[in-house]
Amino acid sequence: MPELPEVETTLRGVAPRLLGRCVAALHLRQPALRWPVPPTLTALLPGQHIHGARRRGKYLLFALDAGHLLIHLGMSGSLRVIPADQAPGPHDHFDLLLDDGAMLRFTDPRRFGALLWVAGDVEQHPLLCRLGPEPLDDVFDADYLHRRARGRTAPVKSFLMDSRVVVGIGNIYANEILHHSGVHPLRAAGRIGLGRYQAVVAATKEVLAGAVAQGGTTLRDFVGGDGKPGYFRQQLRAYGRGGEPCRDCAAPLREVRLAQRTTVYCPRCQR
DNA sequence: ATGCGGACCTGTTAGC
DNA sequence: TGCTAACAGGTCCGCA
Repeated sequence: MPELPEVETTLRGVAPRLLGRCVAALHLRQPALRWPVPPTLTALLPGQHIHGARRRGKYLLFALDAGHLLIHLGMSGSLRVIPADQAPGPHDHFDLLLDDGAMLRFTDPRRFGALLWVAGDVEQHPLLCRLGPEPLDDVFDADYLHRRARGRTAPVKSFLMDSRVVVGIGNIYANEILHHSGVHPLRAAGRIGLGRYQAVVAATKEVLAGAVAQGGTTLRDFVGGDGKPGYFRQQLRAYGRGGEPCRDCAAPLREVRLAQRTTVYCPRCQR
C-alpha cells in the first residue's frame, strides 16, 4: 500500500511524537514479518533515546543512541502513536513504548512489513545502498532518467517502479504519473526521448507532492501517523478506473496486466 | 546487466 | 448462502 506519499505521511504523523523521547520497552507479539525481527531488540532498545526520524524511499529510519531502527510498511502496514494502554488487535505486531505514556504501534495484516536494527552506517545497509535518487530531489531530472533508460527494453512502467532507478513509486503512482505524462505504460523505457522524460519527471514531482499534501491515498485501511486516512484517492485519474472515461478525453480507460500488476491507461492520450 | 516469474502472508471480493 | 480462485499498496531472489 504505502508508496512514498503514504510513508511520508506516516513519518510526519509520528515523528513529532517520537523525537526526544526515550524507549521504555518493545512489545513484540509477532516476529515473523518480511524478515524475522531480531529477538535481541527487546533487550537492546529500552533506555535509548530517539533523536532522528527520516524517510529513504519507502523505508522509515529512526536514529537511536546505538544505531537505527529500520521500518518498512510493506503492502498493508501502518504506524500510529497512541496511548500505551490500548489493547492490541490481531494484526498489531509490535508496540514501541515511550517514556511519556504513548507508544508507536505497528499494524500489518499481510506481514510484508519489516522491523530491523542497523548498528553501523545506515546508508550502507544492503536494503538501502543500491537505492536510486529520491523523486522529489533535484538530482532526479529528465537527463538522469533518459540516461538510465538507455538500452532498456522493459516497459517504462516497470522502469519507474524499479527502486534502483528511482525510489518511492509503486503501482498506484506509476499509473498516475504515466497518465499525467501522456506516456503509454507498455512503451520500452529505452525508446522514449528526452522531451517525453521531461514530462514524466514533471508529472512525478507534481503527483507525488500533491499526494503528500493530501495525506496519501487510502484505498482500504491506510492511516497516517495521526490515525487519519489519506484523501488523494479522489484525485486518482487512472488507478482503479479501468473502463471508466478518461478525464481528459472521455475515451474508456484500458486495464491490462503487466508484471502481475494492474495497469490502467488511456489508449488515446497515452502513446 | 537486464528482465521475468515466483515467493512471502492474510483479507476481501468476484464468480460459480 | 457457501466455496474457491483471484487479487491487493512491496520487493527480494533465483533463473534465463
